[in-house]
Amino acid sequence: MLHAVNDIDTSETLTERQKAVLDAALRLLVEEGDQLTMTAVARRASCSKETLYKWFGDRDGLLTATVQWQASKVRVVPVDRKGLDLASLTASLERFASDWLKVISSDTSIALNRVAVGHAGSGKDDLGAIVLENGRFALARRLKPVLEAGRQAGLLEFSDAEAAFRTFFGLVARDVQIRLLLGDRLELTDVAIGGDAARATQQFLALHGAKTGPQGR
Amino acid sequence: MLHAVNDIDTSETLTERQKAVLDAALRLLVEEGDQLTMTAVARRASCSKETLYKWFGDRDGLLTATVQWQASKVRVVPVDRKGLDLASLTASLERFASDWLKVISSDTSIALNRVAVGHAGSGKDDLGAIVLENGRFALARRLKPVLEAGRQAGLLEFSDAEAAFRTFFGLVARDVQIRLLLGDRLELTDVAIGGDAARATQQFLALHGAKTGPQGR
DNA sequence: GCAGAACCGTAACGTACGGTACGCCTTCGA
DNA sequence: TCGAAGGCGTACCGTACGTTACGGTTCTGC
Repeated sequence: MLHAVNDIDTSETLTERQKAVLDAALRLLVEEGDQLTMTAVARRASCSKETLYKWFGDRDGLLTATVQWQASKVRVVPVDRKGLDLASLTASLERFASDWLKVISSDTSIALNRVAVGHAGSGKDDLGAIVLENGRFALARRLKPVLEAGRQAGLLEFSDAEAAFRTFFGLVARDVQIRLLLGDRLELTDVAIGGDAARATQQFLALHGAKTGPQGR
Repeated sequence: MLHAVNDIDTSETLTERQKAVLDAALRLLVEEGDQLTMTAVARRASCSKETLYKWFGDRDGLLTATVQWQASKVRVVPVDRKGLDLASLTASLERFASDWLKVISSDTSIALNRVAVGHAGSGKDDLGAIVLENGRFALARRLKPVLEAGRQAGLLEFSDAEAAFRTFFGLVARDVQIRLLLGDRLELTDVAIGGDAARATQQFLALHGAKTGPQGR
């Protein structure tokens, strides 16, 4: 029903002014959560409510556009595919883990996920699908080629890339996202994130790393 | 700030009628998400709004009582601590994993987590803390003794029980909860849950199982 | 310069819903 | 039998907010 076309096309067809308005809405969303009002957005963005309605249709349209606008901003650089030895593969995985932890612990991500979760309950729009598509699924799309390359280089062993990804995902995220979404304080400093990324990577390699070296199996 | 006293004391001081009202509210919460109205609850429970306000104070009080009421219902049986060999430890872990997957994929849990996540945004009550306390933290309290017993029996190796628990948690839950909360369909049949529980348990044992057998380290 | 569009600021409208008040019925103890 | 309490149903109030309307101002093409 949902899940259709909301992947990778926004940020075009948006004027600078509209982007500025969406940025204001985004900041407001982070500050106030889902109970932001159209009046507040208009005031913050210094525009009229009439303009908001003309551009975005209604409140849900504004919310959707805001989520898509944020999603379009995090388009990341593709990883360099020169990762052929264990060291660079490890570094890539740690980088992914660290980036992902930074994302899910950011105020913006938490606010966006909160409103998307809330809207998924009374499913009239596809905010949840958008967030999922630009979060978890985008991460899978970017990580899987790395895993496949690692397998072809003889560094990783797995039969199903999707399953391997989900294992990595679980080892990285653990209970962090749900705790943050539920309001648990959980100070994630950069060094803590780095440590977690390294731990998760080592655990993943312990599970799916190829058994090399003299000891055979 | 939160996290104080909302653990393990409800379902006393509630009359049967009040429990019936909370059950009605719970059903409504599952059906309609967070936008349930006091009028709807009153109608569903065949009671007057005045009674709702007398009993629960205000809407947030009703929501809190509903969440606590549901939490009080899932008080589980403690696991038998006879788990001294690898087979019974494995069975216990699989049981935990399977139970947890069943919980987080249930309609009730999804609805409750959704409303708690929504309220954590505009944090005026501690719904998130209650859900967390009766979900993820309750699981940790029940699982850690099993892990410790496994370590003392020489079956597991880890230095930090909390860290070991979080690893297990990540291996079990992976991306399931966030996907469900965001509205992703994700059919979890009983056999799929059983398979996931077994896989997560094997992965956990691969990471933290004691290296026994002839091959030394 | 000027007509028209786009847009800002704000006032106004309609409605949904949280919260309160009140009339009536049932129960129960004296 | 009666009066008080508890509770149901419903009407009512106040307010917040989504949505629309409108007058005034700036921008743009000719």
